[in-house]
This record gives sequence, C-alpha cells and structure tokens, in this order.
Amino acid sequence: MKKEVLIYGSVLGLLIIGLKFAEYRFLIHSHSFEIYAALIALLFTAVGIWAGSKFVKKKQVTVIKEVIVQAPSEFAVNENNLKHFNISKREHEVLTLMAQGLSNQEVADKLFVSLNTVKTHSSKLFEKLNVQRRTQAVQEAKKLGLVP
Amino acid sequence: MKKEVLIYGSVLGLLIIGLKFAEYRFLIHSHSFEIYAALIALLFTAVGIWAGSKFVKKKQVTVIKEVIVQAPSEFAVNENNLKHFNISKREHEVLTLMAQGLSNQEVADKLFVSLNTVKTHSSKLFEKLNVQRRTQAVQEAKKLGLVP
DNA sequence: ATCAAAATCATCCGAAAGGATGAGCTGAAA
DNA sequence: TTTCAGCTCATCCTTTCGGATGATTTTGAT
Repeated sequence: MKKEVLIYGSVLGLLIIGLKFAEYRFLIHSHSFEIYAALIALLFTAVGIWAGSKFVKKKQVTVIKEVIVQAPSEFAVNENNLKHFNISKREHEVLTLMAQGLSNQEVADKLFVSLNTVKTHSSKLFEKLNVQRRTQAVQEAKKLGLVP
Repeated sequence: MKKEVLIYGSVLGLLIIGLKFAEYRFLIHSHSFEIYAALIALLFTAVGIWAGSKFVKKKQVTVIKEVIVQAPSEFAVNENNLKHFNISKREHEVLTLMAQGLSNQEVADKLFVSLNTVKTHSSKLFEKLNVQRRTQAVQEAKKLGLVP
C-alpha cells in the first residue's frame, strides 16, 4: 500500500512539473489562462479518477452469501444419545428398521427373531424414548441422530 | 448510474466556474500562474479521487462463501409432487399431522372430524403414495417434500 | 464362578390401524 | 341443471401395535 502511494505521488509530481514546463515553453504566451486552468482541472480530474479507482479496487467488498450445501452425506450414529437413553445394540437395530417403515413382522424376519421379540424391543424403546407410537419413536430417533 | 454521471459532471462544472471566477477576482493579479495551476491540479486530483472511488464502489467484488446452513429453516411444500400424486388439500393436512406422530384419533380431534373420516383420508393417502403403513407414508412424504 | 444386563420368546388383552364398501352432502365446472 | 371431485361419516372385519408380565437363555464383566 505504501509503495502505491509513493508511486502515485511521484507520477502526479512529474505530471505537474511536466505540465508547468510545457506551459512555460509553448502555451502560456499564446493562450488565455482560463483555458489552461480548465485543461489542468480536467486532466487532473481524470488522473484523480484513475488513481481513486486504483486505490478502491484494493479494498474490495466481501459479500458473504450463504448457500445451502448438500445434507451431510454420511450419517453417523450419535453414540452419546444412544448411551444417554440406554438403548442396547439390538434395540437400536430394531429402531433403525422401524425407521425404514418396516412392520414389526418384517423387522422380525430381517433379524431372524420372533414377532414377540421385536414387540418386546419396541416396547422398551418406546419407554426409553418416552413416546407412545412408532411414528413418534421414528421422529424422535431422527431428531436425536439415532437413525439416518 | 447515468444520474451519478450527471451529478458528478455538474459538480465539476460548477467547481471550475467557481474557481475561475475566484481567480479573476482575487488571485490572478497577486500571485503567479504556476501556484494556481498546481492548486487547481491538486484540487481536481482530489475531486477525481473522490469521484473515482464513488464509481468503483458500485462494482464491488462479490465473494461467494459457501456455508453449511443448519436445516432449511422455512419449509416449502412441493406443490409439484402434490399435484403429481393427486393429493387433495384435506389429505395433505392429514398427512402433515400424521408426519408429526399423531394417531388417527388425534388427527381427527385436531381437524374436528370423525375418526372414520381420518381413516378414509389416510387410506386414500396410502394408495396414492403407494405405501402400506403410515410410517412409510411419512417417510415418502418427507422425501417428496410434502411435509417438513 | 457368579451376577446383571441383554436378548429371546410366550400369552393375554385392548387399542390402533388399515381395507373394503356404501352413502350423503357440497361447491365448482361443464 | 347435471356432473364430478372432494369431504364427510358409517359399518364390518382383519391385521398390527402396544402394554403387562413372566420365563429362559446368552453374554459380558467382576
């Protein structure tokens, strides 16, 4: 930044010197003062605009634009909540299948256990999650990061 | 943008006129030309810098910074899928409450209709969504953006 | 080896859900 | 006016769920 200031300052100085020299040699004697004042004003306005834009470009405005990025692709079970609600491994399996929309019978078939077993697991799950229905259990499980 | 150009042009014009008037009245006879030329140059350089920075500020650099946003705070129903699956307004209400984990009876109470009515609605919903159970319906509805 | 937790399965019962079907009512479109 | 889709409610019946309870077996940790 300091370097730029020096450079621009020098350029301006040289321009002024050059102009004044030119005025002395070729202009001052043959034209009116007003015209040259106006020319100088215009010229240095242009120089100023150029310099000003150079300076301002440096401090660009940063606009932070929030973009919704894809949902976290890989799901990780919240082991913390699993412990907190004292949910066993088997219960978690049942919960996961339940959250996939399977019936108790289908869960039983998938896990190779009886329907009664699944009912026992799900009943305990409802207790632990403090819900009455499987739809609520699924909702809660998703909210707690227990299932995808 | 055109307005700004006009304003700045007018300001510059007025300044030049004012300066030249001042030069005539008080300055031209008592000081040397070089000093006033330099003053004019400096003044209009400043004006130019100011104008330049004004202009450049307009075309600010936009830096897009991707940020992972929690969950989409405001939910919008996917009207497209609603039509595609030919789901009526009332059915959608039932579906929404169902997705909140409510039982058919609770939905009936909320909508001030009988349990039978809710059962009819949900049955038709299952048909339309091509599912067998309410948990599956909820799953599907969420996937299709029908409910939050 | 022992003890506790987890997992398994069962029975009984009532509540909830779901399927099938029929029917009355209403508002909007043809 | 007729027609039709949507909403409502009902009945009958079957399946699924959920609660309560008790029992046996596995398993992991002390």
